[in-house]
Amino acid sequence: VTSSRRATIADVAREAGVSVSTASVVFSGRTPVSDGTRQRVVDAAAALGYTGPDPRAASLRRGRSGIVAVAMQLRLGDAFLDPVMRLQMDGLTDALAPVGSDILLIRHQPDVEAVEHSLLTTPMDAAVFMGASPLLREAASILVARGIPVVVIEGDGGEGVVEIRLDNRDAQRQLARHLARLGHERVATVTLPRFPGAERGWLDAAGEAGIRIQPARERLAGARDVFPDLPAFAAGASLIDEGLAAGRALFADPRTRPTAVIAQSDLLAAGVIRAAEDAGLRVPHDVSVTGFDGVVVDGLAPYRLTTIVQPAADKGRAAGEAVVAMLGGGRTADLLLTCEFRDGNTTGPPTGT
Amino acid sequence: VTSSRRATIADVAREAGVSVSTASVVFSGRTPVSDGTRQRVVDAAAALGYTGPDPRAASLRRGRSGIVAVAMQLRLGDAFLDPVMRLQMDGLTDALAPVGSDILLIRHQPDVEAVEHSLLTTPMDAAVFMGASPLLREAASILVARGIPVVVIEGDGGEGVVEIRLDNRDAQRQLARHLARLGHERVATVTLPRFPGAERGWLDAAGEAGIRIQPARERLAGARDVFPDLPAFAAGASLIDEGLAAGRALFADPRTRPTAVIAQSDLLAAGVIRAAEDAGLRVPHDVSVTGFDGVVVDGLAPYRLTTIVQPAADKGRAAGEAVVAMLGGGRTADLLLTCEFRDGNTTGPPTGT
DNA sequence: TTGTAAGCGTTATCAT
DNA sequence: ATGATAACGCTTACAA
Repeated sequence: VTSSRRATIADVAREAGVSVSTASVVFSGRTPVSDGTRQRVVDAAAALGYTGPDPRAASLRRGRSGIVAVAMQLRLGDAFLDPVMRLQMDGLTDALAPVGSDILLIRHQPDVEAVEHSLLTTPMDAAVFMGASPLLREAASILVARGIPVVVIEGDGGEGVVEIRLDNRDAQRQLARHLARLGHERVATVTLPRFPGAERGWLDAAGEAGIRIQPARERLAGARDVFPDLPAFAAGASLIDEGLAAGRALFADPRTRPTAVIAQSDLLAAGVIRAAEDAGLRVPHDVSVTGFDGVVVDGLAPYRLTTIVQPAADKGRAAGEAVVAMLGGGRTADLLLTCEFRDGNTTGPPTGT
Repeated sequence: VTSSRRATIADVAREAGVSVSTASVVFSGRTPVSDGTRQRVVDAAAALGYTGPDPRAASLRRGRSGIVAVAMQLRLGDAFLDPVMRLQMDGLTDALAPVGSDILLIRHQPDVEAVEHSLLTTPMDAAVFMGASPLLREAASILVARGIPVVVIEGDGGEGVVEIRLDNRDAQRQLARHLARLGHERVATVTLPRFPGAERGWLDAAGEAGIRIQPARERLAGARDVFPDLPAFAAGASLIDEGLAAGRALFADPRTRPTAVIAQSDLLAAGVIRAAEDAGLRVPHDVSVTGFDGVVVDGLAPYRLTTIVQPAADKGRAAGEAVVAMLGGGRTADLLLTCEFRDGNTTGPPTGT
């Protein structure tokens, strides 16, 4: 049997001498079929080189593609450099496993248009935004209008979007209080980037107003709750090297250097600690450093960061569960997850230098 | 206009008083349309809450979904822990960007069946296997039979599958020769896992026969080309901690300890170096260590690994380019990429201890 | 520039 | 247990 076009289920049915619907049912297994019939269909399929239903046609008919899109801010390699992101993805895949959905990564932002195009053009059953920028709200609202469930993790959703949030502000405030109780007054903070790809540098009022990353904004607010005037240096990414660069800036002038540094991520904190060491400062004797995330930072020993442990995998899992629930027709409420303080050996009372 | 079902392009066409094809063309922009007509269609769409063509229907009709599936061996979070994997993904996305395809991650292996199901059920235009195990060859061949381009990076493809390979054996042999020239005779190797999730431990003949990861097999062969009897310890993953554990095993007995260790990845090498330090051995004075990959390993300073630099991003890019070419109807040949030796300060002549 | 018409390959419903 | 039939929503020759 040589034909130019690929065999379809209709061909198989004809070859097997059954109806199309029967052949279909053999492959989907959604209805009992007699053994004899099944065998004839299977044989016919083998003879024709038919390897099963075309997913495109099936998804049109079913109205489901088994695809959940994940949109993130950075290019893949950079995004996955972040341990928190990796944990979130793991949580998400875990939650999605029961329904068998796969994850489609919406390509990083060359420009917003490309992302929107993907978002509106991909056959997805649901979408998860990891830290959606306001720029993508329009795309999100279109998805919602189409009846596609949208969940956003730590980002500004919109009407009809389920939000998974973290108590960033409270958590950061806790850490700041810890420093205040220890007696620190000259405290500075190293923030996450203001937006993906932003340059690092000191934040002035205008810069702060332009912070488009929700966790950065909220954590800064939490630190300010305790130290209203604390200077903020924005890193260019959540990386050890960026923390190092930020630390150099903070420790540049011995007379104004802070006695404590609040870093918005553990990776940044690790970099700040290194900068301190490079500047001849001991941690925590000369300078205290706090992190955020509670992840394992390679090579940080013998330090154990005083930090905030966030339930990163749970955020992803919650997003996945929300998706599953909505796909099942249920409604889902926003969710607020909470962090936990963890004391380490990188903070201590200030020494009157 | 309140209707229970979502508006389709037919509704829009009717409302705008044009034919369906005209309405379609307004959205796809593949044919000139007069301004007046376009406006009427756009208005009608707005009035009906129509937000553009359904991707499922479009992909059935077009025969393209804009999706390239990537199958990998580990769960996402673990896979992306590997810098080489991250670089590969970046190269792949770069190469795919021009055609606008997005990447779908086939969910990690709970069991092979689930992976196969995803592979056969997802509306993909092409598939890229990152290190395909023999287990997935059947799925690959079905995809090929369906006319879907399949590319495998450092794995055992099959008929009709394009392979992107690395000169692992040559490269590893180069490093081994380097050690031989320095005068080493008691050399051991730390290999990548035999298969995803394998336990770490010494490799006996049976164990070696069961190596299902192509790079592990080839690099071991390369080392054996120079040191036929070298003992091999398989790590449980390509991680610093695993290298550390392996190193402990290697350095356990002072009388039999090797004077040089060939690690199959930089991460493993970093761990081995740490184990050496813990055992009171100086690198390279007491023991030489070589890596593989040529990636930046955080916290390895002041060491600069003597290693092999592999073109990781290029592997991904090559895979992407192969996909694009095949999608464009072209044929593509297998590709062999080559590595480059890089001398560092972690190898030196053995000291007659 | 616009319209006509013929599918794309399935699956779900409802009979039989 | 099996079959007939009607969608699913869109795109693209081709014709007008």
